Amino acid sequence: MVMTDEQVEVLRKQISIYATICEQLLEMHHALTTHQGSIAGARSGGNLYRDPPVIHGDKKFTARQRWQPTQMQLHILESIFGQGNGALPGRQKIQDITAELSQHGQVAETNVYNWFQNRRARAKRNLKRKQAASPLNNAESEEAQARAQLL
Amino acid sequence: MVMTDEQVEVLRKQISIYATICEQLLEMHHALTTHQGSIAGARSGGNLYRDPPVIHGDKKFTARQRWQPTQMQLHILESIFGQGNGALPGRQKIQDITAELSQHGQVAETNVYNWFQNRRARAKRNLKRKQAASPLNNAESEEAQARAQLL
DNA sequence: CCGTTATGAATGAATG
DNA sequence: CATTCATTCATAACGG
Repeated sequence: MVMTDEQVEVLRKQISIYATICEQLLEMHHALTTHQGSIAGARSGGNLYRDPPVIHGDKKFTARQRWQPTQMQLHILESIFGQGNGALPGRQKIQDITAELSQHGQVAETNVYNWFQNRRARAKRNLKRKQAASPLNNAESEEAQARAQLL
Repeated sequence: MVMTDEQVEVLRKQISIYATICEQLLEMHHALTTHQGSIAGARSGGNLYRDPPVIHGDKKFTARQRWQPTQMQLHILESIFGQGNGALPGRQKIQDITAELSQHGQVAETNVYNWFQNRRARAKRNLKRKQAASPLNNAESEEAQARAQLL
């Protein structure tokens, strides 16, 4: 059997659409079954937390805000990160840092937590990036692949 | 470009998985008409572009290595989690659940086990998700606060 | 405007 | 269980 790239692409798109349709059906279903708090119509058909799939008739709900560290906060964060030499702050430490950052703008512990997580991960990845594109292919996966899932 | 039989097989699987999901949706509908099954409020934190078709132009057709629960599976898991009131299922229970989930896509016991572990841990830690006790900055837009119950 | 980049957030899996 | 890591998604910022 032979397929051209275009054909494969079409298939791929069809599958994507299929996925979208299924999800929307699911959400519609939820909306119908969770009939109870129907007053909350403000939610207007489902979950707002992510992009309305393909059929976005209204972009009003796409607006999602997210924490934006101020310069000052960032400075403090970087400073702490540097001092700790990229160390992982514990629960208590997180609270302290959050408290300090609060003096320079709104911030939640979650934000701080996430920030350190990402900061760390990216510092590491950047380092790897400098190691050039190692030819490791997918051979590095050892037995972790043993239970690899197809989907 | 030529697709190997293996590649075609993967594609076929994907399609069949979505077909299954649709079937399940139908079943759910049917079940709901006789069962006043209370499906726990889904959280749908999942990502939209679920497993963007496993297609990879090359021979490097390695599917993703990380399990990605389908909407249906997630739905079931959340439901069970809710019913058990957050309790961790035992070995036997895990197997049962895995079996059920298998009808909606590939899944291993390990996945289920991990899922419950994580779900529980994160429900507990729950770094202020419930309520925007501390609404993030911006005093201007109120409706933008719609992101309240994202989990 | 539109594509790219940087990064907050979510989450499966691994480790102690 | 508690923590940590790794990967991925979504999007604010930015350059053209």
